Amino acid sequence: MLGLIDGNSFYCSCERAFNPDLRHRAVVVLSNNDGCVIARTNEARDLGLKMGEPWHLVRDKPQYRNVVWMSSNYALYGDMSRRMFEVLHDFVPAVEPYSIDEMFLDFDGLAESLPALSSRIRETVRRITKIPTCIGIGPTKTIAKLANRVAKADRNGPGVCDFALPAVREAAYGTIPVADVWGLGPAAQRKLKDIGVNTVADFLAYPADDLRGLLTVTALRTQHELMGIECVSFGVVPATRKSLAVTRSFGQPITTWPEMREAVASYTLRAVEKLRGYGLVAAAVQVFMHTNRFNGDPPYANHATVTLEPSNDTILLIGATVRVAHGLWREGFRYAKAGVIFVDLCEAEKATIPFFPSKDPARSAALMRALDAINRRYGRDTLRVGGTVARPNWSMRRANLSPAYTTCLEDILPVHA
DNA sequence: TCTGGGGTCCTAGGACCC
DNA sequence: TCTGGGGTCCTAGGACCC
Repeated sequence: MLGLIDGNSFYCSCERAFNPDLRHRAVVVLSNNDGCVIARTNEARDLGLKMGEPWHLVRDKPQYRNVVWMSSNYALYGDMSRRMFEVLHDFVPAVEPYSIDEMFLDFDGLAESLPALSSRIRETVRRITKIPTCIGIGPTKTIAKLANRVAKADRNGPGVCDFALPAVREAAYGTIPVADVWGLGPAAQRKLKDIGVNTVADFLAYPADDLRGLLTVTALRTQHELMGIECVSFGVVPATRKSLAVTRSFGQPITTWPEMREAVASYTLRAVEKLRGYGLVAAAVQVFMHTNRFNGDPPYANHATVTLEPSNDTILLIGATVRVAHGLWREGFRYAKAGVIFVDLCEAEKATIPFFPSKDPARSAALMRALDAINRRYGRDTLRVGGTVARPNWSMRRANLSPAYTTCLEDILPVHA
């Protein structure tokens, strides 16, 4: 049996954990550049605020006058996620992180009743991390996700929904909209609605052969999962990741090539840091840039991919991405966003070294190790690479950023006793 | 003034081959 | 008039997730 735990309004709850003034208030957390609403408390939801809503278009509405908005603070949320993970490890044999605020729990071999155990887990997570959660229980991931959703919808309920027994969940399926199912997105929902499939029960009653024609094999797997047949297994060690990206909108539009070069070089610097952090090398890189698609600026969007000798050398890769970016650059546009995406990743030890590498691999590795060690010890950006900039004027807006309460010594809360 | 970022998987269609 | 058949591999784009 599996569980799925997830943090309620996770980013908002992280902010509340360190700022009691936010309790019982409508709070939203905004995306990078203070752009869209990406998390909202129930109070904010009740005012009508929607996920993904551009904040600047709605913030001045009178009903939102008292909404507290925060810039996203991923250093904080990532650390809170890690704490939650550690608490869970004390209760169950295995935890599989799914996203920053969701973790699958392996309940196999536990003697205690699962709803009772789940309640204890919730209380402990709440006490130690201050994060409120809900837990769904089911034989497959899709059922556990659905149960979690049911638990969350019942705001004054126990915070736990147990779909372990077929009879229990099948009784509920008739009243749950198919839109609540993990893996059936807007496109699938439209098609299903057209043929009269509205509830989970309808979806299960729909013949598998027809479903395969209407949607794809993933929908077929989802149907099996909802019947209790496991198709998405727990704890399968994922092969090395397939891609790795750093992409950002600019705080203000970029109009000159030197600035764009700076931005692409800086994004590449971050991306290669991640790459080395995972012990990977990249054999291809994609670069893109585009103008603002919403504000009526003359549109331009382009991207290009090049293959490389497998590498995680910052200097070499910056050279490559800047060359690609230069090929994409067109004078006269107001660029809103650019990004660097590494694809064709493989583990550094297993990488094929070209017969004539453009850099001595041993020297490159030693230099990168030194770079990483210095930045780990003395802080990010202590040592940079030529052409990159730490605090440029195109960097993103984060006007309401909370302190790094848990990851930066200067930001730790003082306690007066 | 102002509209996120980072992933995975699947499929259709083109290139290529015999 | 009249232009095969069947396979593999790769890639771009769509759909989905949080």
